[in-house]
Amino acid sequence: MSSLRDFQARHDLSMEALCARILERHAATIRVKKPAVAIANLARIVETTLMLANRKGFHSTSLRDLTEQSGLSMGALYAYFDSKDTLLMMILGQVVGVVEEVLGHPPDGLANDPAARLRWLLRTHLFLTETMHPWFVFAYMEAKAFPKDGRDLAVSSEMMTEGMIANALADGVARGLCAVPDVTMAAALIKPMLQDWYVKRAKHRRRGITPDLYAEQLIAFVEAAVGLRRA
Amino acid sequence: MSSLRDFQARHDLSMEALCARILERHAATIRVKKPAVAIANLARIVETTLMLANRKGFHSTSLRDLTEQSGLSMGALYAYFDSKDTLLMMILGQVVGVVEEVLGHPPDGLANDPAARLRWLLRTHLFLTETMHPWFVFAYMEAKAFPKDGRDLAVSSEMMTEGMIANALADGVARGLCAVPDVTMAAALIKPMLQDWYVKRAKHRRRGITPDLYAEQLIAFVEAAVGLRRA
DNA sequence: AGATATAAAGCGAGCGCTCGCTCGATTTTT
DNA sequence: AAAAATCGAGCGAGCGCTCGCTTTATATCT
Repeated sequence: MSSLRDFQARHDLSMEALCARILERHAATIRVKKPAVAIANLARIVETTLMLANRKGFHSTSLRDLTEQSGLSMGALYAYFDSKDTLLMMILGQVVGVVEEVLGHPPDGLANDPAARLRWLLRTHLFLTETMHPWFVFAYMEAKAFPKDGRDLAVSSEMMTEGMIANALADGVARGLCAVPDVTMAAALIKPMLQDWYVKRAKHRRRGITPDLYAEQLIAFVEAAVGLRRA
Repeated sequence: MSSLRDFQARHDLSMEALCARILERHAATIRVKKPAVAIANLARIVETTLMLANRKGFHSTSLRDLTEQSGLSMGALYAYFDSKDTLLMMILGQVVGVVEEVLGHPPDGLANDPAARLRWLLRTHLFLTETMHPWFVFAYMEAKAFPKDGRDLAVSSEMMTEGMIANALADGVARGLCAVPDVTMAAALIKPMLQDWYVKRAKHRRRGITPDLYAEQLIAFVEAAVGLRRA
C-alpha cells in the first residue's frame, strides 16, 4: 500500500513548482518579465503570506508585515499582484488546481474496484493536504471571508471531491460490496474527517498520529461504517 | 427518541436568557445599571454582531457597522464592553458555558448504558448547535484569530466534548458492546462530523437534511463504524 | 400633583493611528 | 544607455476608541 513518501516522490509539489504554475496563470497581472526572478520572488511572497496568515489571519496580516518578513518592498510586491485580494486568489486558485489535478486522475487499475478507489481517494487526499499543509489551512480558513469568486471556487472544489467519494460508494453499492442508505450523506460525513487532518493537525501530532497512521485508521473507520470488508 | 423540539422545550436558549447570563458574567465591565435595559441592549448588540461577523468576519466588521445595524451609538456600545476583543470574549465565553452546562449533565439513566449515552451526546450536540447556530459558527470561525485566552478556551472546550465521546466508547469496549482499536482516535474522527452540521449547514439544508435526519444518519454511521448493534 | 434635582443612559464628532495602495526616484541587469 | 526591477515616503480612507455634552428616567421636596 502506497505511503506518504511514495506520494511525494510521484508529485512535484515544491514551492518553486507551485509558483511556476501561479506565474503561468497570472502572467497578465505579474509585471516582472524574467521567469526565474518572478518565480523566486513569488515563492518568497507566498511562503511569507502563508506563514503570517495562518498565524493571525489574512485580513489581520498587513502589507507592511509582508514587506518586513519577505524582504521585498511595497512597490516590488505590487509588481506581482494588483491588490491584496488578488494575492489571496492566487493561492486559493493554486490549491483548487492541484486538488483537481491530483485527485481527478486515479490510477487506471482502480476503475473497476470501488473499494480500492475509495481507499486511494482517502489516502491521496490526506497525503496531498499533508504535503501542502499551509496552503490548505489557508484556503479553508480564509475562503469564506473573501470575494464571491473565491467562495464559489472553494465550494465547487469541495463538492467535486465529495462527489468522487459518493461515486466510489455508489459504485460499491451497485456491485453489492457494501450497503449505504444514502451515498451523498455518507460522503458528506466522510469529508470533514479528511479535513480534520489538516485543520487540527497540531492536535493529532501531539498524540503521535502520523499521516500514514491517520490514513490507516480513517480508512478502517470508514470501511466499517459503510459495511465494506477490509482489503 | 428525543427530537429537536423536545430539546428546545427543555432548555431556555433564547437570546434574552443567554444575554442575562452574559450580564452576570461581565457585571464588572458593563456600566449600565438596570438589568432590564442592559439585557435588552446586549441582545441587540450580540444579535447584530453575530449577523455581521458571520457574514464577513468579526475583524472586518467595524464598530461603525455595528452602530448602524444595532441602532445604538458608539458611546452606548462602550457602556457594554471596554474593547472589541471583550465583545468577542463575551460571545465565546457564553458558547463554552452553555456547552459545558448542556452536555456536561447527561440524564441519570444513561450512566450504565454507554450506547445510549453516545447517542445522547451526538444528538444533544447537534440539537444544541442547531438551536444556537450563529453562536457556534462565530466561535468556530473566530476563536483562532483572537486573544490567547479565547483560543485556549475554545481548545479546552473541544477537548472536553471529545473526551466525553471517548469515555462513552471506552465504557462500551469495557462492557464488550463494541470493538474500537483506539477510542481517542475514534472520538477525534467523530467530532468533525458533529461540527460539520453547523459549519456547512447551508449545504445540508439545500439537500433537505433536517437536524433530526442528520442525527439519525450520523448515529447510524458511527454505530456501524465502532461496531455497536443498533438500538 | 407638579416642580425640581440627581443619576443613568445615550450620543457622535473627533483623536491618533494603521491600512491598502501609488508613483517618481533609484538601483541593477542587459 | 536603455530596460527591468526595486524602493519607500506619502496619500486618503477607515479603524478602534474617548469624552464633553444632551436626553431620559427616577428620587425628593413642597
